[in-house]
Amino acid sequence: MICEDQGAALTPLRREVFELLLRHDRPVGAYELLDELKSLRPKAAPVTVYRALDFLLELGLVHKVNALNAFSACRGQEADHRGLVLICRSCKATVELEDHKIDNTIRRSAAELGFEAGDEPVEVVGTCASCRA
Amino acid sequence: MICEDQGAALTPLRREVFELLLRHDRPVGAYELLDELKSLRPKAAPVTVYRALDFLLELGLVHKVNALNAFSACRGQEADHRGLVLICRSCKATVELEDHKIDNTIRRSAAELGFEAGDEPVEVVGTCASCRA
DNA sequence: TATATAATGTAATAACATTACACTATTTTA
DNA sequence: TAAAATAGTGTAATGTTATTACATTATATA
Ligand SMILES: [Zn+2]
Ligand SMILES: [Zn+2]
Ligand SMILES: [Zn+2]
Ligand SMILES: [Zn+2]
Repeated sequence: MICEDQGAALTPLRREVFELLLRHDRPVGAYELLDELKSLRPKAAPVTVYRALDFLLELGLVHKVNALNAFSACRGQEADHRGLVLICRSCKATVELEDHKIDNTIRRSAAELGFEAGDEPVEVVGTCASCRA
Repeated sequence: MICEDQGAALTPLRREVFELLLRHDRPVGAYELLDELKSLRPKAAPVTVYRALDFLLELGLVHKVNALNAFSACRGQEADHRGLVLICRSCKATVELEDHKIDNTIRRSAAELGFEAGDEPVEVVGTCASCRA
């Protein structure tokens, strides 16, 4: 999903946080982001970043990568997409995968157990090509 | 996987931590576990729990649930299984799902991108049946 | 303009996890 | 068995990630 205004509330602060994320091709921790944000906004505190991230997560512009305790700008093709994110345990690189077939299979299996899968990307931890080489 | 000795190093401390986990039917945070462990072992500190957990994770007796920053005794049927874990965002209940078909599908799709999926369960966050009712 | 709502500032603290080093128990080897 | 090596645990401190509470400022609405 390309950076685009989703409505009224994409304030300068929130946009700044989002743009910082876009500059990275890997998930970034909140405190690393905070350090970067401070050069723009010396008053920034942890909660500044977390609030902006909450907003961006809500909109689906950003994903939280639980396996890394980090956040990444959504790189998917479709707005509000579902799918998988592959995470290299070694170099922390991630790739987003929008595979409706896998997604549907997972959702159906979950549904058989009375479980309704949410929209957050499903995380798959492993090793990327360059780290295996 | 039922609780069973996997070799020499399942010490009393490690067994205690594992048995505490088995008493819960949901993932438990390390500090919650620490509180419980302290009634058996007043000297226990955070690192005590984390070291025991590292050992149990290594053996595959325990899974870390990244989405909850918590740990659960493995409830799977097969030793060293792969699979999915469904996590209710509302009540934090989890269900383990050993579905080779889904697992293989995920692994193949990852492999197409040069990515080798690891053995950790794939986490699916959603809402369980009772929380939807 | 007055009021309400949304956003941000500021400070403190909570929750999760690791490092470093000392000490003890167990295993290995001489 | 004694010495040495390895594995496990104790103890203290610290690092990292995330939230709460309340004050202030900006924006929207009446
Ligand atoms: Zn995405
Ligand atoms: Zn890699
Ligand atoms: Zn399991
Ligand atoms: Zn539930």
